[in-house]
Amino acid sequence: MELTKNFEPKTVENKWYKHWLSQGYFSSKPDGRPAFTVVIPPPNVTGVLHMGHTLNETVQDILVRKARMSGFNACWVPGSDHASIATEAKVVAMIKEKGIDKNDLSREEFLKYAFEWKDKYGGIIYNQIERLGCSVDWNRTTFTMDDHYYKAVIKVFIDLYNKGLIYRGARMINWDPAAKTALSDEEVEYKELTGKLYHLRYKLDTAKEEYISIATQRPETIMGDTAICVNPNDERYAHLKGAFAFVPLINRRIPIIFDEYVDPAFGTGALKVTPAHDINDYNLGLKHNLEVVDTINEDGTMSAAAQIYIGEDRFAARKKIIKELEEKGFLTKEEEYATRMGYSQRTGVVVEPRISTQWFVKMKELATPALKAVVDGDIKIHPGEKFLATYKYWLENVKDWCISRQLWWGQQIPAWYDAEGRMVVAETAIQAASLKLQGEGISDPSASQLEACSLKLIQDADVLDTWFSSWLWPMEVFKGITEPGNAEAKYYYPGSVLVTGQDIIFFWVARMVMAGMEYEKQIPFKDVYFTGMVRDKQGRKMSKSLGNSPDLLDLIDRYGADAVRFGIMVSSPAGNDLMFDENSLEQGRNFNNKIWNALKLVKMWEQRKRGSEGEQETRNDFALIWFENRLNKVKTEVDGLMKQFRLSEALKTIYSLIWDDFCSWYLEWVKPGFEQPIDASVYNKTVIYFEELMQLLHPYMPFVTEEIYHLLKEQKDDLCIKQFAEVKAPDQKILSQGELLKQVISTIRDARNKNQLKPKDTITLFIETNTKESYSSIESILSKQVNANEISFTKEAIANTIVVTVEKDKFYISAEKELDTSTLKDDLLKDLEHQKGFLSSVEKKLSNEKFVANAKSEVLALEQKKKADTLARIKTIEESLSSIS
RNA sequence: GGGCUGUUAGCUCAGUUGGUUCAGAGCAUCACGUCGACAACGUGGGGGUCGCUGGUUCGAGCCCGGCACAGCCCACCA
Repeated sequence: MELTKNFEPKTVENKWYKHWLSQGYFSSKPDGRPAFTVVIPPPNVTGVLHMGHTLNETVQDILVRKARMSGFNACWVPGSDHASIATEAKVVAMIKEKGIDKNDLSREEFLKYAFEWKDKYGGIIYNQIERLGCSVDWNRTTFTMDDHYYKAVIKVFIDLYNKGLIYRGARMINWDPAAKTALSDEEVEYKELTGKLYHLRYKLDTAKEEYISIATQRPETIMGDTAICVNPNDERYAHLKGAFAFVPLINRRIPIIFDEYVDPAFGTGALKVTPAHDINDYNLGLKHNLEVVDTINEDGTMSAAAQIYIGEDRFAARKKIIKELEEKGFLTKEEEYATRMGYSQRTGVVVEPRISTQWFVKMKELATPALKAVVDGDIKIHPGEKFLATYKYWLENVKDWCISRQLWWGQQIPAWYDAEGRMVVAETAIQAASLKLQGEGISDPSASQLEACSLKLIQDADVLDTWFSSWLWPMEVFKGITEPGNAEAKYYYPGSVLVTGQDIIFFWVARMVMAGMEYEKQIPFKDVYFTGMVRDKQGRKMSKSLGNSPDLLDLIDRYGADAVRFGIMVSSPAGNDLMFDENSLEQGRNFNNKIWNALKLVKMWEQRKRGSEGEQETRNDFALIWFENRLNKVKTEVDGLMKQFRLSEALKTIYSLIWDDFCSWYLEWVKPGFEQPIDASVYNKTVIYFEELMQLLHPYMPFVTEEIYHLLKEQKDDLCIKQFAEVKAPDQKILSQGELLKQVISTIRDARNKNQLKPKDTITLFIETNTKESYSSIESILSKQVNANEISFTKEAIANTIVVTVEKDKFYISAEKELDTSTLKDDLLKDLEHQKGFLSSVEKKLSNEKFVANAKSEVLALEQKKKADTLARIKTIEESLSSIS
């Protein structure tokens, strides 16, 4: 069969993915093997995978494939998240384009659109996961709004409510005026910026024309002022006890109050108190029993209570109010001010602190076991300690979690209200009615009574925060909540490793631990691997708005999935941000081709096999033995690195093994001459090594490796599930001999290069050595690699040759060409100087009494050996120099 | 304001308990090369005072203190 010039990923990828699926390699059922469970961080159902996902999924696939090939029953559960706010926003925008206003739709009608939308676009991410080669168990695909999942969320809500861990109440929360819903604290992102501080003077209600000045960033909220607060120790305002002032523009009369909270040194030392629109003011208001005047509507416009600029947007109103205040002489000063503002994570608008009745989870009690699990080391966070402190701090200072959202897309809160506003929490209206009747003393109501009662109940309109469903993910994907203790949940839970972005450590990771500890009394996963943020070349975060996030499918089309996986992994040290550069994808593509070309070379030999399996020729023995040992050494290294989640380094190690050791050295060493035959034993070993290399690389680059595995020879199995064999310990002596051989070859090549010897020019090589026997096994390789037509051994210098030294041995290169020995001499002199410097540093150490007294014996012995070796080497170099001149 | 992390070659990063001259890898760069796998390549080379500064030690890229710069997280000072 004719092999193409370069590796062509497209057809290969599709072919193998289909094959793996048809063989059921990715689908997992509990059995006698240990489970290796990974649950995918479910991406937004209507989103697309960005580079951050690509990194995440690749890492997971590498771990899962490696486990699958190492005796584990690997189970990787895919799925998606309904992402309530994000998705609802998209659906609202979509129907708006059709000319439909969400407000004109019933809840049911809206949800119909939402599900249609989900069915239409929900497949995109699954397709991307597939194209990337992810070995997920598609039979287990879970969506956070699946029926069982929905039930699980409701069940947990009711349970926590009954345990007193969920409550409903009016609190100051973060309000998103664009989405018109409450947000949790975690959904607010703060940005530093330069704002303006306005100094306003309020007229005092005293006999004289007197004013008190305050400073504010938000003049549009003055209509909600219900007090002015000063520090009781501030002498400037001591005379104002019991005094009142008038709010500018609307002339509301408000009291001057006194509280230590106010910093006399800041601004004017007087603070306007607006309990409805600032968390601090709210707390002050509670303490001093102040009136709350809410001047902003849920959509961010001024309310009727504001009295002026009613219906205008808060920011437009601000401008106008500033102008009016200025015209009327209330604005006394304007200054620049460094501040930070909260933005909604989803809609990007400035968040409005707002008092509102919402549902909350009490976090303190849930946080304690979750904290312990990590502090005790039951859950290990990678990399290292970097995120441990963050995790700890958050849990130690955790605040209650606002879980209600004023949306329709999500799990509707199972609370039911009667006409009087009395509330019952239950899964269905009937159950709610039953509870309500029980409360009224009717313990055994008739069906019709229940029915009648239930019809009068109205369910809470709000849905739950998306993360209130996501935190059950590791359990409910195996129905661990809806069918507690079922066989699958027992087998697969807790998961092995969670791979996710560090940005959702609070949103998701910490809460999953809480839920796991609460409902399984067990951690949800043993290891957490945090990937870094993917940035562009300039170090900017990849985002849609910047348009700097490449399209994954486009990248796969252009470079191939393996190359994309390679590119993102090779530049991705654990936990560090990675600068995404297509350059590294190119490197991946080149790597594919390199392997492909090695395959072509080996296939060329297939027809030229000579002899039978048992027959051996001494010529290439060393290459075979050396590579086998080299392979064993790297396998051990890679295993160690992967256990520590140092995946990038493991990949680099494999890369170098294949490119350098296998292609550049080994294949050259065993390569037969032009149109010469190759020993069958050498050929067969080479194929085996190649297979093992492909196996080692397979978790990282599944497609190209599987393809080559099958092209190498007829196979009975697939690489995808081929189990790793036990690794043998490498022979250190063989390895060092290999290193020596490489060094000799490089040194001689360098000398050839410097003397302008063309590759075609043959040389005669004379070796002066005390260990002639060590060359017997590598002589033929050496002569081939340096293009020597003859190698002989000598006991003295050979005149008119190029001389180089490696360790204690000297090599005389004789060529037909006229030689220029000056550069060679320079090199030797440089080396000599270098060796002498080294010698003096070693001698200095050895003559230092304290070193001799304190250093460990092996260190001392090493230094002595160094000294002896260096002396010998200096002698060799000096002799070489004298033979030149 | 509190906390965390980083600073090593032009770029992106390794550097395991301090001990070979330990200063590394990949990419980029330069020279030479189209020889029957591979120019998406081969062979070879050049390139860094390990942010600065004190200290501990026989010995520091690595340990400790201080400083500078960068990034991230957290925090109710208008």
